[in-house]
Amino acid sequence: MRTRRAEYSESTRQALVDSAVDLFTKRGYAGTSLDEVVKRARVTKGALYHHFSGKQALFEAAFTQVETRSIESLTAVVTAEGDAWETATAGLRAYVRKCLEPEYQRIIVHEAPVVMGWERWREAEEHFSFGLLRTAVQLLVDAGEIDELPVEIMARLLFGALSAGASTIASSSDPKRTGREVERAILRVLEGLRKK
Amino acid sequence: MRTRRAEYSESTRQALVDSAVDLFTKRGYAGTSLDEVVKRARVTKGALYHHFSGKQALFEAAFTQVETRSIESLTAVVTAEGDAWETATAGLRAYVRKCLEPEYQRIIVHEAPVVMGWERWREAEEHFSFGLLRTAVQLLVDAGEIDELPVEIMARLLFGALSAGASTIASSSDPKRTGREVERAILRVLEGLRKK
DNA sequence: CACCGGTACGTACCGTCGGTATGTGAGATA
DNA sequence: TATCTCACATACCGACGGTACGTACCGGTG
Repeated sequence: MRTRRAEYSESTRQALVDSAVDLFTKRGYAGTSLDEVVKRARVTKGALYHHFSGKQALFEAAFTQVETRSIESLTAVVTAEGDAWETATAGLRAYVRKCLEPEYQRIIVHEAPVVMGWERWREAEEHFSFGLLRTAVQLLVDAGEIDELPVEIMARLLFGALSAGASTIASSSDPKRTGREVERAILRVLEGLRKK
Repeated sequence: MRTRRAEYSESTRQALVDSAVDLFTKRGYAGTSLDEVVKRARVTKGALYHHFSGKQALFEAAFTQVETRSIESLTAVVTAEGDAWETATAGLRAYVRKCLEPEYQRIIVHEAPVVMGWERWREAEEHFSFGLLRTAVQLLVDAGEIDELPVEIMARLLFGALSAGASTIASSSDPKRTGREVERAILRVLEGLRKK
């Protein structure tokens, strides 16, 4: 049953997460104080500690929100019908674009592995971007487009390359041009894996 | 002239850096307190703040020490005479092994980009591992081994892939096996870029 | 050798921040 | 309407990064 109190509560929680995403993106995890988070959300630390067990948990909530919203747009691209190769490359391009959004870049790519610990980050990513990427690679193998190889490993390498590529674009003086170059380079790598 | 005071001072500084490398490796940047660092070095915070402007500066000193010591062994491999292809692949293997050392993995690969900021990290890496990798890629292009392509970009992608590969190995339940798989996968990627 | 200046620290302290304990009032329940 | 409960607010604590200041000792000078 949907009571009024539950709505208020959910709204408060959402405000906290939104505030957290915003500040973590701008100033990073260590540079963000909880006092500031609650101030922006127009609540107090009491509210924060009622909804979350601490700063780490708040970060994970922010992480989940950014990932959940990201995965929606990406899934649409990757699950589209049609040629496997076309689908996969479209997915790559979509992911690179996603990595360029400040929230994704800062929270998911840069901060999360350190804040959550690489192990925990890896585990969480199974259900999000990385899981999607691995699925895409698996599809290519199944479709016979690329050589037989350990999908898990290759997906890891690609994931790392994509993240590095996105960071390069983001800090470039000419993002447009760098973006095209990164895209071409990644496609070139994939072409290299393609069966003749 | 090498005075006694200068030697004592240098020794103190070195003890601080060693202590910092050790603790940053075990507990990460945020998880390491300066009180603990100075305790291990058997000095006080006064000494620390005499030698370094703050925690960040201490981290950069630790970063530089780990990188400087790493670069020596790697340079030997990459500057060896002989076939460019052989040299490059040997360099890749050497780098992956280096990434498996806890100090390198934690401080250089995982923490540094967040603690120093990606921009500053990128700048520092120019003189260390990344600079070496780019040189290796450039050599392959010059030797006509791989296709013409933006060396900078390709080096970035490879760097990301290698880091991800190393992290995967490090957290694997069977590092030996995963290590071989990662090596093979990376060589496969490089083979794909090779001219026919 | 006496003196002095500066370097290389040690000590005491401050502000900030993550986290906790407890109070409280609005809304659900009977 | 009385009570209970939950969703916060308030007040406070300890840890930690950083600063201000005191001091001992080394090295040069007359």
